[in-house]
Amino acid sequence: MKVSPQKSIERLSMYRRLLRELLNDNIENVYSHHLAKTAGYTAAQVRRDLMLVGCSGNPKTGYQVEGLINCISGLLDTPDGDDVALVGFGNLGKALLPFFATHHKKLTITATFDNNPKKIGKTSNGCECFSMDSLKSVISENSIKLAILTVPSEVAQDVAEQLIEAGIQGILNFVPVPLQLKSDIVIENMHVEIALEKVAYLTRMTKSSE
Amino acid sequence: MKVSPQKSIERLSMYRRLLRELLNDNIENVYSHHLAKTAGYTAAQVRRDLMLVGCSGNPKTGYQVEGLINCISGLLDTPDGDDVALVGFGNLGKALLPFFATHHKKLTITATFDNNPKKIGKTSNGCECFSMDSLKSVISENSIKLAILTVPSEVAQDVAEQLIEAGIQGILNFVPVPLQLKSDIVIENMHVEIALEKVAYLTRMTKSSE
DNA sequence: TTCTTGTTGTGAAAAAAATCACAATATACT
DNA sequence: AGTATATTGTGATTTTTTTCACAACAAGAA
Repeated sequence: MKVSPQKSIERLSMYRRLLRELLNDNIENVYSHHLAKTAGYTAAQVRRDLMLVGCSGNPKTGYQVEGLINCISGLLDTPDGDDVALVGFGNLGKALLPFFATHHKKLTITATFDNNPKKIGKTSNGCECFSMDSLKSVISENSIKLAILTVPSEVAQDVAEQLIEAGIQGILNFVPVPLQLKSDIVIENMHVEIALEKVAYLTRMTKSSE
Repeated sequence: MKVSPQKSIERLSMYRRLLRELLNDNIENVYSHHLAKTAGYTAAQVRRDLMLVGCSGNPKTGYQVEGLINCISGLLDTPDGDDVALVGFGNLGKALLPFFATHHKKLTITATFDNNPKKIGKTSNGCECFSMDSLKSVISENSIKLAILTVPSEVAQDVAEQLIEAGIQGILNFVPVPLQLKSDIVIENMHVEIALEKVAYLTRMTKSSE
């Protein structure tokens, strides 16, 4: 199967979130322009994206909400879901846990790791905190393939390499450092500082060009 | 002045971070391919980006590290820096504060807001936590233009509208909900769940296409 | 049944971003 | 001084992404 463009994947994920809200409100059908409005894209963009998931709408009634959710899930989800390791259980790690604990059925954080003895052994949101020493064993024994990295910058590269050795194949990286890893490892960076600098720049530029 | 592409802005911000580390290690010059290697881009891409900041290198010695930092800063920074409001001082808000407290000279979180009475009035990392009631007054009186939004989903839209009324022009949004605001407001979304779903998808696809 | 309306699905065009490829060039070496 | 070398700066090209524009069409109205 062809790999869909990253931007489309992001938007599809957003559509699904919004569609679930609609489903929750017992709304059965939706038009591309409505989805576009709430998501902040254009109607043409929405329809293009939806072409990727192979689910068609109806010229008069639009798209069937539940059907669309299933189509998008067919692309985004694995049938059995994926386990995720959260590495670095400081403030940021703790803050991220509830994002998934809440309502995500297919992506589950099943283990956290930290080197603070006070945290090790404790359970939060249903998942135990392990020591960094047991990183490799826990991850490989449970065949965990995805990790969220929220450790201090100084140890990020080292920890990331341990993750790869343990079998991790995709990393969501919150550490403000570019990880140097084999190219077949998927890395998605969430650089907070860079994002804020971008907001500052764009704010200045849009204001001055009005 | 022409507005530089968003992707370039992000990369320039990354280059600057790396250049500062080089400066710290007393390295005076750097080649595009070296910067590319550590940042994870291509050399041609780096040079293209650097064209935007109007700072030239030398065919034999490369770019002067300090000069480059200054050129990039000329594009990214305002001379006096910008104040930032952090709205929602829960786990995530607390976790974000140190990202800027540490070493950012030009973007400073100067006020936090929360509706938890226990937090109000307290000072963390040098900035006071105000009540949500004083949102408008504090922001407008201090002419704060940028905000980081980390409030619960249910109130995000409402709070965002208050921010705009108070004079905020750019928002870094961590709430997993698309904000519906006037188009002249800059919004940068950090959707953790979407990012992880993307990592999961890409990991699956890169693995299966090998 | 036929007409009207407002939507979908998509080829084609446009715009944006990344990559290629190479002339120009600064320095070290002979 | 002349030569060799490795890099910069950038026009041209390619690739990717978004937008445009409209035929096809489903359903309700007349």
